[in-house]
Amino acid sequence: MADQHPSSLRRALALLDALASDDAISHGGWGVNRLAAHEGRDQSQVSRTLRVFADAGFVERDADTMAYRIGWHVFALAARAADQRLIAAGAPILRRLVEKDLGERIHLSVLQGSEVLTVLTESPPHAVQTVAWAGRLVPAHNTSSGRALLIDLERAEIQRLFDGVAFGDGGPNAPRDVDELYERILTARADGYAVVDEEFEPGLVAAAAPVRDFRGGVIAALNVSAPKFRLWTRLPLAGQAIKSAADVLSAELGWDGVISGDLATRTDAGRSGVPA
Amino acid sequence: MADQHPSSLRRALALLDALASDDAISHGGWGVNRLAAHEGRDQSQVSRTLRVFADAGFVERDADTMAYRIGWHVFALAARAADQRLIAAGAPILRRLVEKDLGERIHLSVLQGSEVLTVLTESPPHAVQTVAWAGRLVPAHNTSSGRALLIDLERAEIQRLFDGVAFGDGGPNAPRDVDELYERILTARADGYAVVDEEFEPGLVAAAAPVRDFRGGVIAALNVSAPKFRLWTRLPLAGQAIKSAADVLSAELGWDGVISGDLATRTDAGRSGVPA
DNA sequence: GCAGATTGATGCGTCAGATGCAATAGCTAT
DNA sequence: ATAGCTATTGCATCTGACGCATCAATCTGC
Repeated sequence: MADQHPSSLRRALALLDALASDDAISHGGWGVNRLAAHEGRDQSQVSRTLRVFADAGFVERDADTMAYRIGWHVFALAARAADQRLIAAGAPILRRLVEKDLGERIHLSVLQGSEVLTVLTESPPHAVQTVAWAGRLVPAHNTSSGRALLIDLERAEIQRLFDGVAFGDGGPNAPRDVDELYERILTARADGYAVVDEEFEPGLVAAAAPVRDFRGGVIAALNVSAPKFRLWTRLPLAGQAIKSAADVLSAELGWDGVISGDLATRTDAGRSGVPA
Repeated sequence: MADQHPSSLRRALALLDALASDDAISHGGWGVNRLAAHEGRDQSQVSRTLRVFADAGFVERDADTMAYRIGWHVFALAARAADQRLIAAGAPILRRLVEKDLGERIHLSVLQGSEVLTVLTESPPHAVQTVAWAGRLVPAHNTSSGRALLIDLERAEIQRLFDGVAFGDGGPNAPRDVDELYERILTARADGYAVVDEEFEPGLVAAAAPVRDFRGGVIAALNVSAPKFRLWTRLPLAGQAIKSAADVLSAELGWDGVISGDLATRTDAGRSGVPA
């Protein structure tokens, strides 16, 4: 029962999302008309809303094409959005992993609802075309990162988190329901790292381990993913490497190695305000 | 200037700014009341507005303290738009450098493996033979751009990156091995900009400085290169000019000047165990 | 234990302001 | 010149943002 008023604010924020879509970015930004069409709104209102955004620096306008794009203010906020320590401490660890240990693409991600947001990526030098994963959302149920981020949750919490989420798509081995997902989470919990084998995409395997902060809660996940033919045989080894790297990162964030029990249990809070 | 509508959207955005203030961040976020007081608004409306922001992921709420802080969604927007903005914000800066400051050819480049890819070029009007550098790859070890792009890396990382790369070709002063390269990177790190003197090509000198995004990592390099007879004497000055221009560009990408996320007060709240 | 203070959420009447239509104006192509 | 595209703006309508008041839930101090 979350859905409340459309709320003009909500509609305005949707414009920002639209400007950050692949399509908009690859076109060098979108004009008022295109945005209005995309959002199903009237040009006039989009024009006025964007002017407010522009005055505030949240969007900027290309002088030539009149196209709007994300502005400096969003970047300034972003610098203060994330736990900057996570980013700062994570970057060198990613590099070390890709260079010394694994030679495959490494990601650092956080949980966003029932999805996983990639925050930092590091690719091997010889990587061909680097798909920009940073800022992308992928499902949590069929990715190793997601599995690692959910590693502390109990069945009921998983159930609640994935309530209304379709498990359909993904690779051939993706979990079909919450039960299967929870079973695999238990496996990950036992191993200390999560592994997926063609769950997200055919031919793709990956391993991930949770990163904890000083309170012991999981705040991020470190993961490696690569084509099955290249990584499959050494995937357990890669899992161990990812796990130790994640532990190092956790230690840098002040984790003392003890999961303080009661933590990581609250969910909710974001949706319906107050549990009735 | 046109009208100055208060505009509920404007007021809402001000809340985000308030949450991004040093004070709010050092307190691990702000509660509804505090925010309302800070903005001079009614608690009720702040509460409602923040719920919309929270539903959209633009802010997150600490489950324990009920404090709001900027959410990962903002980070995602910035991450997806970063490349676009690098080009958009970079172009005028290149132009300004050529026209007002240096009068020599300016490049903006990114790292691609152990090579440097030029993505943007601006030449002075009097440039005779304009080689189309955009899209070209040059080695990273004997160019100022490369040096700037590698400025954060440690020796071991350099070693690994250049494993199997021949250092042979280039100008007379090119580094012969990783040790020499790292030595010069250290110099660049101390100065804040990199300088090469006939390393890439005989008779060619250049200076470059790193460009960082909102995550603090180096994502590009700004550089100037010219014949030695024309630039050599003012190369340190050019280096400084390049460095300040690069810092301006970094600022437009949200860089707040902190490399090692050592924010004044430890962000106490960290992340909540599980965002809803 | 209770009372007072402080927190955030919500019901409701009011009116600011977001909305949609239509008109305007600038631009490019034909 | 027209046609087709663009974005902005005037204006009447009515949504939804607003502030006040209330209420629940923690925290305080005693």
